[in-house]
Amino acid sequence: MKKLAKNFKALSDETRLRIIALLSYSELCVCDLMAVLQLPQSTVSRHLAYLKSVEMVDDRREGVWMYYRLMNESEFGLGKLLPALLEQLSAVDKTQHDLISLRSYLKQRESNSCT
Amino acid sequence: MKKLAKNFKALSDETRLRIIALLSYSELCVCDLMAVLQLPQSTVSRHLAYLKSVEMVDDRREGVWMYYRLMNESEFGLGKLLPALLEQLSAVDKTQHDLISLRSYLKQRESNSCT
DNA sequence: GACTTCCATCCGCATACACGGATATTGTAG
DNA sequence: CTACAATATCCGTGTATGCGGATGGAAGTC
Repeated sequence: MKKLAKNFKALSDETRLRIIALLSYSELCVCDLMAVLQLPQSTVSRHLAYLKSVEMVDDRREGVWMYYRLMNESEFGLGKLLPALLEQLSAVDKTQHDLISLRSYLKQRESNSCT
Repeated sequence: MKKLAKNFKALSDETRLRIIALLSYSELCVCDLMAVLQLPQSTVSRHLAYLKSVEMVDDRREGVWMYYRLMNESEFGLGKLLPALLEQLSAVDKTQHDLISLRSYLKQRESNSCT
């Protein structure tokens, strides 16, 4: 029960919800999220660590970059809640706005580097 | 999005999760919950106020008693998440234990008063 | 009105956690 | 080994919130 409460606490922060929505679109590294969310690196990194601790995201190192991805439904910390969560998230304006920023950012990234 | 985060915060507390599980079984008044959860009145009342503020429960006065009930899925603060939430809750030992306490308490209450 | 019961709210205290700059770590390139 | 980029973690600070005793309000009984 405590674990269940902690899992919900992970969803009780707006920044983390935004991160989840973005990761549901694509695997991303920290600097990607910094750029789209317009937040300092320590903030993004901390939230990602929290989400990883409750098994909602997983990471993978590729050189200097750490790529984060959303767990799939069977692994996800809150199991069957994931689809309903993503549905609720997608109904929010801010989510749509973030996704637009993400797509435009990814297009630009194709030519330039992360820096 | 902020509202969504606040709704999840309502679920990020163990006591509130226990209350939700109990209310999914039956409408209850504050003194019922105090007895089953073994918690002081101010604590129970405060959590109920929180759950009401995010439209997860509703109340109804009957004389001196305030009866609380769980919102149904269409009204519930997190909408379609409710069934999945109750399913996850019912899988927890503590929930089952609380429900047993509740049933035995309700049986006793049939003869005695709330006090 | 006086008294009781049930409940909501107030209060001070303690803890959790979000923030973001600063520092440490890890990996790559030269 | 040095230098740099990407990331993780440390740190002090401020705010949110849980706690539970104490107080006050609402409804019933006499």
